[in-house]
Amino acid sequence: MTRNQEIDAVTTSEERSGAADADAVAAADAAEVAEANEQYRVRLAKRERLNEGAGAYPVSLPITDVIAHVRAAFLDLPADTHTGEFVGVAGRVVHLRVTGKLVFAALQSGDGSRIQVMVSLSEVGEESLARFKEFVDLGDHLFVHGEVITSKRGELSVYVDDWQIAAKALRPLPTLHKELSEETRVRQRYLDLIVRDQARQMVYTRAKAVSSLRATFADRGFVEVETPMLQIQHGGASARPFVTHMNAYDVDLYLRIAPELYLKRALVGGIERVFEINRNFRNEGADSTHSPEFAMLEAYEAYGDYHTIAELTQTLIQNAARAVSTDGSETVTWADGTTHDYSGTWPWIGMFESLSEAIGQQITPETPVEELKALADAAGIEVAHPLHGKYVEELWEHFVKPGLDRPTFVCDFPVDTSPLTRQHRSKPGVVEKWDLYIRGFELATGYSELADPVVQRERFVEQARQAAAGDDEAMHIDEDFLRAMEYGMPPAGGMGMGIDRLLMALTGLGIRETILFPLVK
RNA sequence: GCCCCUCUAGCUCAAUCGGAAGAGCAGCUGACUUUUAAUCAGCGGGUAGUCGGAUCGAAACCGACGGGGGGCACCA
Repeated sequence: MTRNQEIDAVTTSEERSGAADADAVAAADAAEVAEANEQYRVRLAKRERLNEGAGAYPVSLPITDVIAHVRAAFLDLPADTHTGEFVGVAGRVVHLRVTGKLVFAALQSGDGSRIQVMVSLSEVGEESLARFKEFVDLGDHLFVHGEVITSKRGELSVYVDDWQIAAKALRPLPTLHKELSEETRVRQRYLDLIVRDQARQMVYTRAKAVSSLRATFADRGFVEVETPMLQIQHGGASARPFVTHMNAYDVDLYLRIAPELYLKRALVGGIERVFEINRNFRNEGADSTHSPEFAMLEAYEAYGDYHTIAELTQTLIQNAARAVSTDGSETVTWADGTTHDYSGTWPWIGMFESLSEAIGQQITPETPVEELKALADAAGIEVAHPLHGKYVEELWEHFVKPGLDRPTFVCDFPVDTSPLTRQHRSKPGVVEKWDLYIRGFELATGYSELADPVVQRERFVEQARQAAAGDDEAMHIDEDFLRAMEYGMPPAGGMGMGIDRLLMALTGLGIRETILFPLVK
């Protein structure tokens, strides 16, 4: 089937409302139930019986409070206290103990806070207690009403006088006392979120970091925009794109690999402090630091350069660190317990200078390619595209990068690998570009943006030549973008930062842990 | 794209040499009014990822395919 036919099949299936389909679905359902395990069938039967009465999925419940608030309101009560305060709370049953005439359960709410509930024969009566034992399972959402007390062991509890199933769970919860396997954690993240505090924490940590970024931008008068994800022509980075097809126009479209060329069009139009936080897609390998779809921040500042944009980047990250750190400092605590101090002014090192120092031999943009090749060969480095600049970058990654630990701006890159960047104002053969390395990986990159449309066109032409020579990551000539540039783009500093990688730097976790629902086959 | 490892109950995992598929949790039945991974007695639960092969005999050995993990290549 071609892609078009597949899409057509999907769109027309909704129109086919034939009885044959309904029968097929019913048969599939029946087969599923028959094959389901005992626990599923038992719960399904409970759902049926609940629906004969109050219902297994009531539309609303008389909640008076949330668990976290109840806990906060009744701190440090002595054991066996009766407060005289009554609450109605709901949560997921994560713990269940039945001891004859008294039942203990623990309810957990979405933020992970828990409270114990006690259902006693003497309080609710024989019929209600029997129903509770019959219908309530681990994993169900449960509403309870009752007095806030502490148990004989001092556990804060709701002494139930009324209860109701808030939502019946048909599948059993995974064991709470064992780690979920890596695959289940990612594939069924909702279970991971229920069971593992760290997974739940990541959601909030990420949200805090991202809102901190937005707040920092707002402080400095930057405006957030959204530029196209579907593009006729992709550009702004060297990467292989995903391709899709638009039926109405009958054209292939690319999922964007970077927003850069659109944000620069915005600059031309006078949006002088502009940023975007959104997804990029790159059709390349996936590993612990690369995801095929990843959240990207790009920002452009008119009348700035790579120094001002570096200062902005440092502030963005330090503010984000403060937003997520436990004590509001710029020192963050990683999942492995180590602490990482991101405060202060981060050092700059030159790419050529640091490489020269590392190998004890002067390397400059004038160093002959043969000499670089000899060095690369000696170090066992293979360079796919034998450009001068690629050799320099590969050598640098081999000899200098492993030693970087503290946040460091690595600056002044070779011209031929940075086609959208401005020549250095005084050093020949290099561009005004930096990469920010933290803990050995590249977190952000910044530039003094190229504003000369004639030079920009020359760079595109060179890229097109490489594309013709078989480099499928090289850029194509974007005439529409060049036309915009020809109207005059103000001098600007620009930067890009991976949001997922920012979270990695703040938490010490792998990229798949920072992404709520990473791609799984 | 290439190489290595892996897939067993709802979840997490065992099983000496190829010789009758197990445990903990949870589930079912029963007991228990203060449990915190409760306890006690009893009981179910498996197309061993899928398909094929060698063998008297396979969860285990071989092959293909699929899922997952790791490494290499690639990675503005």
